[in-house]
Amino acid sequence: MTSFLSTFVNKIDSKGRVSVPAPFRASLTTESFQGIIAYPSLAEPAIDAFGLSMLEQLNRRVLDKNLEDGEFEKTLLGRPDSIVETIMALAHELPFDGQGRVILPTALIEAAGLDSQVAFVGRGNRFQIWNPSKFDEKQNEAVAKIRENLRVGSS
Amino acid sequence: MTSFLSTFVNKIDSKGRVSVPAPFRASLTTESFQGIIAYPSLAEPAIDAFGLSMLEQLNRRVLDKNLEDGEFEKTLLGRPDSIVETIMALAHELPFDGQGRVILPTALIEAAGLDSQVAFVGRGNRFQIWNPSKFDEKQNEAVAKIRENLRVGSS
DNA sequence: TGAGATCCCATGATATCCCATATTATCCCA
DNA sequence: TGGGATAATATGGGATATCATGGGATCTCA
Repeated sequence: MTSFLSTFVNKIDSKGRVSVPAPFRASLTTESFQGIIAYPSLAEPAIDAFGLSMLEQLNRRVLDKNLEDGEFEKTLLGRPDSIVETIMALAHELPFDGQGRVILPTALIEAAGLDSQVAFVGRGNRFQIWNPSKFDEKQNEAVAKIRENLRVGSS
Repeated sequence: MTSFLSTFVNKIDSKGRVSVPAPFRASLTTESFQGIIAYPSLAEPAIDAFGLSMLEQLNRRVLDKNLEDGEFEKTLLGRPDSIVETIMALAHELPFDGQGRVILPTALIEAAGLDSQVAFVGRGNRFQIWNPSKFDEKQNEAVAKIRENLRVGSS
């Protein structure tokens, strides 16, 4: 089971390259495609990413579901608003170079509001790429919310 | 069933290394990853920790639930405020060295207010890492509270 | 031919490995 | 049961490998 853990902050160099953290790369060594699939998050100012096999798994699910429902027409016709199909169009295949770096396309850099530093954020099945300061805010809010729930729940 | 018992106090050396108590390591020998998963407690000034299998269990639960619900879109979109995802970002994979030590990242040291000495506290399914003096306070309070409740309840 | 991408090598910082040692706990036999 | 022998554990420090990063050279494709 691939699993992305922890948060790592790396630099984007003058050529637009950024090292994918070694532990994340280690989770992807068994992938047939040596690199990452990345697309702008539809929920947050961040980039969502994972290995190719996760993408294939999701695609297979869509196909299976359509076939189960006897609606295999959908496989050909699609639904314009389908989340999976929308994301397929937004996604980029980013290969590792010899040192385990990727080049982030400008579309992704803009979507996440990235600067010279980027935070790689483990989310278990996938990971995200954030502007570090934006992520700090987000994380602080999330932690505060969880703490609030803990206090209410335990009283 | 892995089980963590008792409290042990060890030193952090000049390289930031600290020995995980042998009895705790013994509870983790069956783990595929030889080390611990650690993240700042969301409820207390301490570090929460356990073996990788516990984390994978959490992770699998999230993915399975999304897929069962036919909501594999959630795997793509994420749920930003989910507790599990927040913990994934905060968690660190800390491998044992040849002597059964781990290196505590500065983020965890600060979160728990650690000094030169740390207390490993068994909590059954997981364990915690505390500043020994803070843990003493906490423990005294907890014991006092339980005794108080017992007196009230029995009168 | 020119811009961007890829490959290759270099480097400093950090983490990892390996060996050594003191202290404590355990064993074993008288 | 006592006490010396033995093993396990926590700790320390030098050597080595890995990682993130930088930059020159080569390649590719329009």
